[in-house]
Amino acid sequence: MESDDLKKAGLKATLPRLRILSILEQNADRHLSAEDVYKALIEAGDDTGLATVYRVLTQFEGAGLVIRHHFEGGHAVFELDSGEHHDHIVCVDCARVVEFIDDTIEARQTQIAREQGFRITDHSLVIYGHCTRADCPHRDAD
Amino acid sequence: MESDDLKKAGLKATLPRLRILSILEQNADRHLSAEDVYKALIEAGDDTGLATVYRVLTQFEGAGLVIRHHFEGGHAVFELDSGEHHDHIVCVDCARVVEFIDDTIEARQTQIAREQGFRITDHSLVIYGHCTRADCPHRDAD
DNA sequence: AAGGCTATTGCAAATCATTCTCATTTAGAT
DNA sequence: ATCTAAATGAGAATGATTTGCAATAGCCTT
Repeated sequence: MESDDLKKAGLKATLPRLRILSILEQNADRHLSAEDVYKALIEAGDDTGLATVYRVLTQFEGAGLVIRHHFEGGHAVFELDSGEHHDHIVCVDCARVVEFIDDTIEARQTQIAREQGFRITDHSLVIYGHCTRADCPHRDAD
Repeated sequence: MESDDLKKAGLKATLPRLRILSILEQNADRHLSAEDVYKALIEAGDDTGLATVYRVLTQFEGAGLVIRHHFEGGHAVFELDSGEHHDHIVCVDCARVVEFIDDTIEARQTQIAREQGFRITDHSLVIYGHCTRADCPHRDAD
């Protein structure tokens, strides 16, 4: 039971929150939109409202449980915050996401920010490309 | 008169397009949202519709004149396409933008994408931080 | 275990950013 | 000056997200 995780984050362990957390855990290998989470809830037989999904995801973000990303496409996606910072490679065809960390890049960023007179608070690096998985519905053309 | 720029890009040199292009040029040091451009037009005394601003910006993007970015915040921002690729440092207080290119980072990205089996098509690196300009309305706390 | 107080939820209406429809206007060719 | 297709303006439509409010469910106290 992960209700302790919620308590620790300062949130009441309500049913919708537990279920949404569970869905995020089951899909740790991808990024879900609020709509995705909502559909997963419906499929699982829960009649949680879409508004609640948005509210809970926003609370989770505030509590540091999830991270919200604004990739291309007009809607935000969420992932559990594993605690370790990482960057992303997103397949433009199947939306699959690969996470990576590169110390060289991290170091250069810090350096560049300093050179430009910025006190860095955050950064976001997303590489877009075509993945090579057999089940990826990519068109062979570019 | 920059109507030639538009013609070259395959677009009719209409008044709204010329004016929007002009606004983008005057604000080359920042990224403007469609709303920002619209407000600038209104202030300049032009009664161009917001829908036209969106249409024109999208056309400019298609013609390679501007680049659309999806930074945090739920709305797209635009900048003139200088031709050379670059990454960004954005001040979270005043929204001023500094552009930079770092060959080390570029090279690592290409390498990482290859290692992960991706054919890279694009990438986006944004560093967020507090700038140190005197006219930046930052709160001293973090 | 029961009661109550407050945070949370569900639903619908509201908002925001962006796109679309369509009647009217305009750039550019004749 | 005229014509025609493309472009524009205003507002309706759309999709994502937020908010208002009454009903409900955690959690604390008894």
